[in-house]
Amino acid sequence: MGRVKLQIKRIENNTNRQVTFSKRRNGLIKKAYELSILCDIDIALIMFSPSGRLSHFSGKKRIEDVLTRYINLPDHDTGGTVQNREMYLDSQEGMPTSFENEVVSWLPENAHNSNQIYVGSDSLVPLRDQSSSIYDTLSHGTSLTVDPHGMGECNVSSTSDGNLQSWPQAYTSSDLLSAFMPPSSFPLIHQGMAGPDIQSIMPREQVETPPGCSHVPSNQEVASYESNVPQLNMQ
Amino acid sequence: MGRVKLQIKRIENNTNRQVTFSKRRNGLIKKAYELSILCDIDIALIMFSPSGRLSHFSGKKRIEDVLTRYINLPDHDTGGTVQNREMYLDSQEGMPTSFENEVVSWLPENAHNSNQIYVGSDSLVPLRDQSSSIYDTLSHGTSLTVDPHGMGECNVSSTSDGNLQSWPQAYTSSDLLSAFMPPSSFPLIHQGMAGPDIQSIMPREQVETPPGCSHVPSNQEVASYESNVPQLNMQ
DNA sequence: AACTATTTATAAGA
DNA sequence: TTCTTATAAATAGTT
Repeated sequence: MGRVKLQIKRIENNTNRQVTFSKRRNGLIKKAYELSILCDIDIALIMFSPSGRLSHFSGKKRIEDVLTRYINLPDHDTGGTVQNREMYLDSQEGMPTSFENEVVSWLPENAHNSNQIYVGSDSLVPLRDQSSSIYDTLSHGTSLTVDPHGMGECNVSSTSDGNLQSWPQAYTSSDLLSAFMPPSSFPLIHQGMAGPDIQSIMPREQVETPPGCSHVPSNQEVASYESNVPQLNMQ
Repeated sequence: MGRVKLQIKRIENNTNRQVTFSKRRNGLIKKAYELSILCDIDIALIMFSPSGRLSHFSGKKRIEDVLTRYINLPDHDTGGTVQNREMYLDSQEGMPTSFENEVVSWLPENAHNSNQIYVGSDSLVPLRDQSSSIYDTLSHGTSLTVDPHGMGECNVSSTSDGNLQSWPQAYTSSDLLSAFMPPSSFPLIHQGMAGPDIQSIMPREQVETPPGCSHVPSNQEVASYESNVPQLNMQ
């Protein structure tokens, strides 16, 4: 999608890699958003920019809730390491692992993990699933909840990715971790975080000041950090 | 992207919703794959189909590793619930939370969670980060590791989503959970899983039998489960 | 940050 | 469901 057909391989130029990341990250988040709405599903997207910044997205449910649902899935294998993952298939006779024949030709030359597990309907995840409150307090970076059209809450947040600027924020993953183990069982590393970015993720109407999102800091001037999405004209 | 401009709102027709999910899920995974390669980043994508099946993707690193990196991030707030998430922003003066002004007009009317946190470079995540071995044994559903062009390992796996068929597999999330807490601390629910799907996620060359992926079950006949990706002509 | 030429992703339809 | 086709979108290279 561009002037030329880009080969899917690591972009060596640091600047270009970062620029491409910014563009595609926004596109990916948009796609994730649309999918979550169109199909009314739970989705969680986590990615670390080339500079190490975290970007994540989730639909109506918070990412922690989706991860919880994922973690609490009934089917998890206790295989070996990544390098030995293939063995899982071997040990699973009768399992339709034949993706090969259908293949899409994309995914030229790299690692790819894709999985799908039937979790039944929605009641199959008993433990701290979707509406779990265990992780309600965990959030990475900035975030804001908006309810554009009253459909549901819209959480948009992002941190600067292009210009690395540290922010006075310092959250801890203790909340999330505590959900999986006794509090303070693991040492937590704290680090400063960056600013917002994917504002573009909001409905056009919400652009300036999301209706349903009241707590939008007015320090938007700082927004110059990474408004990658160049005015996408959506729906 | 289609004959008509689709409004981003829940598709009420169950069949259409499932079909759209299948198509867009593949597209989203492809995009995630490309981003992971082009920008050489860690990425994790988790989604539950309308029928409740899990689909997930991650690049070179296993999804568990990415989640671990995410969980071990230095910046996590210990705020309140999702509904109160906005307060985080308020309590974070000087933080560039101004996504509003840049906004992309997409994300018409729904929930959206996007975040980015500066994690420094790559060494900022001390605990079981990327190459962690703690979660090496955890995997949802089927998965296969392929190394198309020797660049890196490619993990492709998916389960049926369109036709719900239970598979004799039954993994447990004990591995992942054990990483966060003492083993067996949480009750685990086990459930049968489905078949493959996103085979399309493999490099064209890998379509039939991924070179680097040796353990690909030959019961590909079953593959008819969900080859959604209609022969994408990729890179 | 914006602007186009192209490449992609897909909504419908077959 | 699987493939095809007309269009809407995404985005690489520029400016």
